[in-house]
Amino acid sequence: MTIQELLAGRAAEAFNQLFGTVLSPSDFTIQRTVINFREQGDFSLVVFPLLKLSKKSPEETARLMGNKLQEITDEIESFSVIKGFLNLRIKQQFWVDFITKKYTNTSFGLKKPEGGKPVVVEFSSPNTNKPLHLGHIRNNLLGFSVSKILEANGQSVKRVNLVNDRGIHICKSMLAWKLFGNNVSPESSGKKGDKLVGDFYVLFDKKFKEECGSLVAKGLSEEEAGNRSNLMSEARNMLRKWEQQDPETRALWSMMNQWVYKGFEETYRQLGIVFDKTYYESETYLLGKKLVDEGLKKGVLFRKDDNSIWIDLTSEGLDEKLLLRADGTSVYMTQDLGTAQLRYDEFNPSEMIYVVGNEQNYHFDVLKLVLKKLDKEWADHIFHLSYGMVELPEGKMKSREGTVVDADDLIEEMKVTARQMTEELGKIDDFDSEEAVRLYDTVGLGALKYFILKVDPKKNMVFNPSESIDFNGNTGPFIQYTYARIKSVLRKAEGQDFTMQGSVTLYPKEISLSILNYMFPQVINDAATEYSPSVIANYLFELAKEYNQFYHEHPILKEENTNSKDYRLALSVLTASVLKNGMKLLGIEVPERM
RNA sequence: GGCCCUGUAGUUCAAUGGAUAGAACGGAAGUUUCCUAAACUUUAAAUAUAGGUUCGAUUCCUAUCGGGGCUACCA
Repeated sequence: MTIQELLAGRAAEAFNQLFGTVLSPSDFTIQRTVINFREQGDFSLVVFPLLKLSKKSPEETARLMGNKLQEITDEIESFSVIKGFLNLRIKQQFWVDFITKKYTNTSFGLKKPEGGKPVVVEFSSPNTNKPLHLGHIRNNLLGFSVSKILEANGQSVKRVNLVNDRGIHICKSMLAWKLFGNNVSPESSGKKGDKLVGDFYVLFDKKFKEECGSLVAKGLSEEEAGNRSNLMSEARNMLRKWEQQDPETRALWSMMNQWVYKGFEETYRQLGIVFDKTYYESETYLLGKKLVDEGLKKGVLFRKDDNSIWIDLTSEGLDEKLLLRADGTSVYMTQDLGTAQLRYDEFNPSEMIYVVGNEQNYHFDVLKLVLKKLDKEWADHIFHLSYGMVELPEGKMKSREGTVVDADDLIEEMKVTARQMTEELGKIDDFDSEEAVRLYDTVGLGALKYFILKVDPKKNMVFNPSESIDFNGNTGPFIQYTYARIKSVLRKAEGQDFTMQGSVTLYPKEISLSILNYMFPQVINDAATEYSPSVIANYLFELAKEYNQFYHEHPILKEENTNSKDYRLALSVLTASVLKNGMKLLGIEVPERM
């Protein structure tokens, strides 16, 4: 239980005794006293919402509550009333006891998964025709971090990936390889598999444009040129062959996809991401037709004259939506319906989270509505974790202009920057080379991950590589650095066998640092309900900053009073533990020294 | 056109309907060398506009104006 929950419970009790009305603790807003009134108290109860029931003025209500609380509890030192705010000062002994109890617990704030119904988190979902880029990085980091946060709340989680490995776009790169590839492979070219395939996709586009250009020069319109293009019709032909299970086409498809997977695997490894299960659209794209039949029988769907099947969502403010083409083949929506059902049957989840970019908001609105109309009660437990685009300081990434930032290149660049900065300062001259490389990885990736995760997912954001790796400011390296520094302090204090003593006189600063005691579990909780790692990221920064201030005012190793030194060391242990656990929830490592 | 998201210091980000809108980077001034990439203190600087609901609005509602996205028998 957090201190806030405890106080809310006490407040409910006090209110009941005073006014004879039974309210639940959640009816009481207990907040951290705002900084300017910290002299008045540690926590504040907002009494405005209670006035209708108390039938007294704000001041009077607050005063009565304050008296009653002090009477019936033993946590409160004193209180003051300012307008409708009842400021409560918590007894110092309470803090000390609280910290004493917690500081040896290194998994502070985290729970073990309890089993029960899992939450399925789908993320990443790449196409096999091009390598991962900066946008995918945001997706992967969000999905992975959200899954970690849910686990820290005791939730069991299934991480799933749905690979888009079929379709006309895949055929384009296959065709380009067949026509212009000269049997090149990742081994023979030394290129990463996903890059190689991506290059052929680009090559197809280039050749296709050339062909169209020459057709237009002969007097065709652009649309006609597109339709008359040999390349495009060959690609379509290839897709048909693929669907007819043509062995040669399938073999080529399979070979090139394997190249890509090997490349993806490497990128995932770099990012520290793993999945419990990977689905392939080639295996799931025919699903969903059963659901369409079901819908037809129920009269939820209708058939047009050309035999295509639709759902009418105009009464919900959306459009009519196609679910099956006239020739009976399915579309994206159809297979997503099927995949959702498959996943539901397979995991019996309490919730299904889809980490997908916000350009698909409409798609997911429709998906949920259709499922609801099919009487799938679990449609309400589908959550689209929608996130915004990542832009660069120079502007938007555009594949046409070649400004797409490749994931691997970016990761490499971050590591190189970390190395350069470290070498310039000569901070780790005593590290062996293996240790040093590990540090560069940790810092480079930490910078990247933190910078992306600290932003509210639904907002578009600007990623600035050089700013992200700054060792000052709201950055990953700053937090890593703070952690390493605490560890260094603790190493030097080792052998002194410190313990917490109740007699310590606390300084206001130290009390404010100790907010971590009630806030960390709360923060994880909030982050889980909002599916937002940014909550945790920003909290960790606040904590690290506060520790630095604290350290500046109370240089621990120079402290001569044993009691207060012990207290501060214990606080350092606790802070380090929260920083480490918190960063873990973001998928970020912290170095023991740097 | 319709639908969805979004608009906060110069910039990048915060703020369950609560007190005087917080930080960081950058700018200006100063203190210090404490363990580690310096730190600390002070300072200037923002809620797009107009209404509404409320004891109280950055937050909720309406309109207007900006930015982004969706509006495929592509996935």
